[in-house]
Amino acid sequence: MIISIKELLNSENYGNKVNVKGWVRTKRGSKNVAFIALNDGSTINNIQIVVEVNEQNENILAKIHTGASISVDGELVKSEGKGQNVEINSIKIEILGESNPDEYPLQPKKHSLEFLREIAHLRFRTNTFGAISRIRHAMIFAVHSFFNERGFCNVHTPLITASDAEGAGEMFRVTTLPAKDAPTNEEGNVDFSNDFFGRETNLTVSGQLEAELAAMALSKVYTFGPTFRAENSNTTRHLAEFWMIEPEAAFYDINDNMDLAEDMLKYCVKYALDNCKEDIEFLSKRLQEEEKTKPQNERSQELIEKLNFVLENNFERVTYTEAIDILRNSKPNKKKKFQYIIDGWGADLQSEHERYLVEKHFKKPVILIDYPKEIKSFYMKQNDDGKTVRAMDILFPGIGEIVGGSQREENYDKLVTRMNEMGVPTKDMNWYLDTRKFGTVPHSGFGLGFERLMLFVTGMGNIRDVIPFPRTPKNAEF
RNA sequence: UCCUCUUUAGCUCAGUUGGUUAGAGCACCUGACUGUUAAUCAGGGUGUCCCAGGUUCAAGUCCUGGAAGAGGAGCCA
Repeated sequence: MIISIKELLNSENYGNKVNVKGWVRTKRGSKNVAFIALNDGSTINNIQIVVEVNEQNENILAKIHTGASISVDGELVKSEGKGQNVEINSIKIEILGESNPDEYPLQPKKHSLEFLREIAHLRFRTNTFGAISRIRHAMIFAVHSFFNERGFCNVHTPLITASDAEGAGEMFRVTTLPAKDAPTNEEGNVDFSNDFFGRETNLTVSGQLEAELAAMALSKVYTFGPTFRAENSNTTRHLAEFWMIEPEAAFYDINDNMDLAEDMLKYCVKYALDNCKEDIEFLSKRLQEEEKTKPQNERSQELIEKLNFVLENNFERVTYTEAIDILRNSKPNKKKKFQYIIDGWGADLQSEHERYLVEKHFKKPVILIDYPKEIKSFYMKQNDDGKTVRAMDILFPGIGEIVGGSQREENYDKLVTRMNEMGVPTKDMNWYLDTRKFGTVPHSGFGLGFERLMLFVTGMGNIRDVIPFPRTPKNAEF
């Protein structure tokens, strides 16, 4: 039976004979005794292997370097040194895989995140990415657990789609047609009738529309899957391939929707604090060392404090119109410090405005509702004022928009009118419109970018560092 | 896509007004040390100065173009 290092470190069965396997982080030594810090990814902590140097193991020890994999039979003992409670006195040590120190790029020291991105196949082996990977797993689990506890049914929506009506962004085409000399029709356009699906298909930008179909029977559903956007976005908050959580619930109005989103975010944050303590503490320390280089006033809140703060405070719910008033009367607006000055109603809010509301004015997460209909999607429920729709965006400090959602327009005629106004082709969308034709009900939903949640929980600054193999413009390695 | 910055050893970076043979710390190798905690101490320099042109007696340094990376903006989750 293989015992993980996590279990061994929590064990007090001193004197037990154990076998431990893992990867060497560091080896230190003198003439007579060597110390190996061994990690197997089960925890951020290493177990110390103590090796008495003798003629039999001298050669083996010489081949053990950072990155090598070894198997150790030994005795679990109380540590004689400081820094750890438990360690293993090696009896027999076996090299599973050597690691040439001249070629292995990871050293027992800090590397820049940019460098580690270039060696994403090895960065799992660092403390930082080990911690992030374990937290990512915990967050995936927490999401499913949250919805399961509330009676939501997980639905797998398609990744390949022929619908392009979502309007959420540029799409990646899926085709088996040759890239060179693709067949064309009479108008000179690519003829997709001979393509695999007999029509033009793309990777999905959202599972929302299909989730709505399911919600019209199962009441409460959610999707949690990959999403693809071919936008040429080069920021710390965007990926071309990311994972999105999209609940959709029948009979939920915008307030139920906001409650759901806020509960969910808090549930996940609490789950992380309760279950990933050591990893979060490590990331917090790492972050604070990085912050030391910044001037005092630019330093951000300590990670655990920041997470607790979100748990303990209700998100501020503000209408778009109120937000515009606040911004119009704000100091940076009056002193023309904003790059985009707010002078009237109707403009979309820029990042600087969102940041002002969250970080300066309310100093906590903000939910903005009732946006002008012109700047939002066709499927959002229109308010009685004729100007606004029941949209909600949740804004988080340092991240911006983490959730975007709305109550959906359930009235067939209003929806069709709005689609026509916005140039959304209704003829390809009969399957969607049928939900409003047969037994339509008020319903709501939202989209949560999983990696943005990860950014918040880990405190990392770049979205490319919270997903194992980031896909961004000009980068699809590994 | 736009704006700004960056690119020098395996990694992090220094390199002055253009001027000998391009430097430091860490990693690595060798040696010392009976318990170390990213061990310590002594010795050893490993290079397509991102690429292609240009200016110049002379370019890591200046100019033009390109590539890659980062930060910000837009788009959004």
